[in-house]
Amino acid sequence: MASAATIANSSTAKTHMAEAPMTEEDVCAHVRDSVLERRLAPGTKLTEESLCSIFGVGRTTVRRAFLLLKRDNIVDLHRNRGAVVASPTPAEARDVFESRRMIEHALLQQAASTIAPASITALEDHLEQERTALTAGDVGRWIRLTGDFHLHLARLAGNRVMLEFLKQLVFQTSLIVALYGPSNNGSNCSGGDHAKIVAAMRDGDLSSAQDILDSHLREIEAQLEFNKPEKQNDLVSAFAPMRSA
Amino acid sequence: MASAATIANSSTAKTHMAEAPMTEEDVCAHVRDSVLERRLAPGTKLTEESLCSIFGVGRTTVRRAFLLLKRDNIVDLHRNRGAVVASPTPAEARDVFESRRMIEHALLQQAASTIAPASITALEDHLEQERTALTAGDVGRWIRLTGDFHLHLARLAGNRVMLEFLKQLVFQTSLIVALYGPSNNGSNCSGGDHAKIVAAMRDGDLSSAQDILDSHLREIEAQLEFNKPEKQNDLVSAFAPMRSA
DNA sequence: TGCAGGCAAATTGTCAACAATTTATGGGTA
DNA sequence: TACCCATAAATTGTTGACAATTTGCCTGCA
Repeated sequence: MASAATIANSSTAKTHMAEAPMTEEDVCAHVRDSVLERRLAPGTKLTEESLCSIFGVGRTTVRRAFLLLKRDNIVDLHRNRGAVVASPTPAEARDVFESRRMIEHALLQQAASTIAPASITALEDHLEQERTALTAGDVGRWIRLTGDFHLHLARLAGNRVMLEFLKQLVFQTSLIVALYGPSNNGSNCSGGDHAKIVAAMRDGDLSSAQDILDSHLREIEAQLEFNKPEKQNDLVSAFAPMRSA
Repeated sequence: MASAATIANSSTAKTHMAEAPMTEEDVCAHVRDSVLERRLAPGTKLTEESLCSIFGVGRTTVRRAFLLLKRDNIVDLHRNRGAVVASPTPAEARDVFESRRMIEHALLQQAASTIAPASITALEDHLEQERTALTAGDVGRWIRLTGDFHLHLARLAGNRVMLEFLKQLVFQTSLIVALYGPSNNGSNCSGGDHAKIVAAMRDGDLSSAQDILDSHLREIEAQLEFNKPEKQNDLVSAFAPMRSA
């Protein structure tokens, strides 16, 4: 145990740098990112000691992070039993996808009313990045980008509150797909749908964009199989390839 | 200081009862309720010592509660400066109301698809409770009920995730109205609108219900005045008339 | 072998003392 | 009076030790 491979400040080995200590938000961000890129599987036990040594922070910080992650349904906390990466139930999965359809439908409408040509260009750039990551075989990055696409759409609506809500749902979706997603392939957010949505938005065809987004989400949900075994991950390797917040 | 008037277990003075200690969720619930009923004004400083003695818990618990309340935008935390009841900016207020329109619009549609006669009856019961509280002059209870009405509607949609989101927005709304609401009267959620919504739902007229709900929220938002002084509350009295969670 | 009981190790929960920072107070001077 | 600076008080942040609980392991017995 206690592999002192701290991720924090891994580059500034022992210089005179200020060594800004990680906060609970930083730990949360790392865990969230690991969940998003499927390096942390649902059901994985997260001990305080592990995260302390991995991130080089005290128990207090890890403890606070757990509290916040629980609030976001990313971990489950059981008294005297510690933290476990959450395993959404099929019922919760249904609610998450239904919520995403409602929220993204509404956000698309809002975005369409004030969209600028530059925003369309930015979306097309994002599509290009998705393709690049996919052809390069960087699965983790590709998974992250497909999630970010939906957040990009949401940002166009200019509503911070809704954006935060959708963020939570994207993380939940990652857990759900990790649990119940099709194991044969890794493609659940097919790039084609994303491109079609951007095209519809560029043409000013809101209802088409909404329809495509809706069926896009329904399709992913339909591919879920609610009878699969769980996995377990190694913590250190799961957190290792992390970029700074 | 340190008025040892603990709210927790106020009835079981010193009996042999188990004296279940309050958890951070309990403290959160109390603060949220106080915000909801306008006994805690935005800008009020919440010191750890105060809440410790009021609720009879240790600093650890209060600290955890602060963290969760910050996550919900109910308090602001500044390092070394403690917790303050949040004061949403006009921009945030705009986002909150826009979010409520989006979310409640979608939830109403969802609810309409599977609504049962019994649910309508329950809604009408709620309307009656609102009227009773209003005529009885129990303003705190009435304010809470007007908020609960919207949550009742949301519950009909059967989506826990969206219900939680709306809960957060209702609390935010309470802060916003406390800050910028019309000071001349106390009526911002006029009972008439609520009754009209229920009537439309009973008649199976979804779009009417949606329209009324939409304009209902727009009306409240339009009444906001974004140039008012803040208030400050006494903590003990603010938390005193609390019912158990 | 299979299982119940109990001991030991590991993990989590709690608390109090101490450190760091901010806020309040009280002269002293222009 | 108004302002500034130094000191004191109050509040928040952190750490470590200790308590409570769970978990794994090992023995003993049927």
